[in-house]
Amino acid sequence: MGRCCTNCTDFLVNEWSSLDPENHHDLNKATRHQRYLPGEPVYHEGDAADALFCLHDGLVGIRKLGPEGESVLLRLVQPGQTFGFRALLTGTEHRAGAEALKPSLICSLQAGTARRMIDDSPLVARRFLEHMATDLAETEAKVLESAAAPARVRFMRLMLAVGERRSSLGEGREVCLDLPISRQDLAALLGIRPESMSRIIKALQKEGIAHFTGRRVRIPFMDRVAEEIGQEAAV
Amino acid sequence: MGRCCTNCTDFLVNEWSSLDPENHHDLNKATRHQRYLPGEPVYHEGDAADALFCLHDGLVGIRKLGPEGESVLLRLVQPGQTFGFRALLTGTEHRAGAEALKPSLICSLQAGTARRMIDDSPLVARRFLEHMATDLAETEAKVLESAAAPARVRFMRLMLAVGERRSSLGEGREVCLDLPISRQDLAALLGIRPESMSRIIKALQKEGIAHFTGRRVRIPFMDRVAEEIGQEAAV
DNA sequence: CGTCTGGTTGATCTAGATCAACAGGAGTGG
DNA sequence: CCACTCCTGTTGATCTAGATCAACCAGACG
Repeated sequence: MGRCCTNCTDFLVNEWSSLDPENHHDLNKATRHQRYLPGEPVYHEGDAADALFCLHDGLVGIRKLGPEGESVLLRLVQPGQTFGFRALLTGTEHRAGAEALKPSLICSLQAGTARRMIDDSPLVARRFLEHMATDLAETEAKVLESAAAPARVRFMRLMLAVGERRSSLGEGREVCLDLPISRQDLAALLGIRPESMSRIIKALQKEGIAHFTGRRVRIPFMDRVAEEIGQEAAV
Repeated sequence: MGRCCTNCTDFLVNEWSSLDPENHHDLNKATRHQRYLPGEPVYHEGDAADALFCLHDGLVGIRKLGPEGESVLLRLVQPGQTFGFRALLTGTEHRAGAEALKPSLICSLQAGTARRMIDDSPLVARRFLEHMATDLAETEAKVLESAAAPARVRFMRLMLAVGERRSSLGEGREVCLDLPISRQDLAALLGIRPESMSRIIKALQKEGIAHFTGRRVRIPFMDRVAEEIGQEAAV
């Protein structure tokens, strides 16, 4: 029950903890837990892949620099997910950067050790493969829904996915949450322009579906939102 | 130098041929090569994942049934690529079907053997991981470019990618090729409606960039196409 | 012969892009 | 302190790629 990944919450449990006990010592040495504040980078685009990361708690964003030197937020990492493994596996440098969006606790494992573990333990490799298969499926699913659903409902889904819940009273009514990211990052995640983001927010505001003050959102009638995102998914 | 995957052309070389020689016999027994005609299914959506497939030659399409029961072409498998591994790894049933689009030669490996190979040989597992990492990267890249480039240039890229080259005279001039798939499938691949597909083709026709007769395409000035798809990629 | 499926065209509509302006900080420097 | 610029966001006007709705044609096929 050390401080290491033996007790991580989600995927890590499956992937890293399937080691024989005698390897735990080794693992502990190669492992580090670190806290990051919002905005703090975990690694930069172009860095060498010298470690494997797992998010325990918080929220991490994967960014890439656009052709005009502007950074766009590509995707989010939720707690329990492993990240930074692609560059590590292909042996290339990171093709995107990672940065904390909420205060985060991140566990990192040295690249050499990670590779050795994969090569030594078929079980670990197997778990990893399953993990990546799932990742791949998710990505493809995202593509599909992104093509199908309009930006408006995608935004609502995003809100609920990343919003830090602040209070939720009663059953299905009045929810209040904090969005941990800027408007332009929201826009980038949805694949739309900041102006469009602005308009969508304004529309939701006017229709009384959600009230925005800065990064805080108040949703008077959660069921209305639920209905809209559900219905569109069915179609 | 048997008839098996020891001599496959592309990925297979890396993934399956890294076995010790004594395993070759085993591998040969669990392996089958089979030819498929265009339209012939390799497996269906919902089937159990009882094998791993590799496309030697030809073209394979991955289809999924839409909510209205209509099948949409999701993505293509090019020669040298392994497919059907996601369901196999996750142990679930196939979430999409596969069918030959061109006459194809496909090699299949029984699920049990595949799993055993992965579990027994870290090297094989490793290669597989790298393969999936690449796949994942490709998928993500596709998402990006799909958002950026208009359907018209995506279509031109697609043409060149899947078109069976029939003749190409001189340097960069007059290319003639056959599209192995129907208009609606083209549309589905591009994420647009058949009507829009039709209009795009008509436009290209009118501008003299390409001439379509059935599934045959004649491109008088290849450099014009190259320029358009290149330029958009840069922006 | 009718029906069906795949493809093409036309008319119209709309989500979102684009271009342009502007307002509120947050620095920064005088 | 004010003037300056930079950066994020918000609005308005307009444009456009592609969707939608509808009609139609040609071949396939009972």
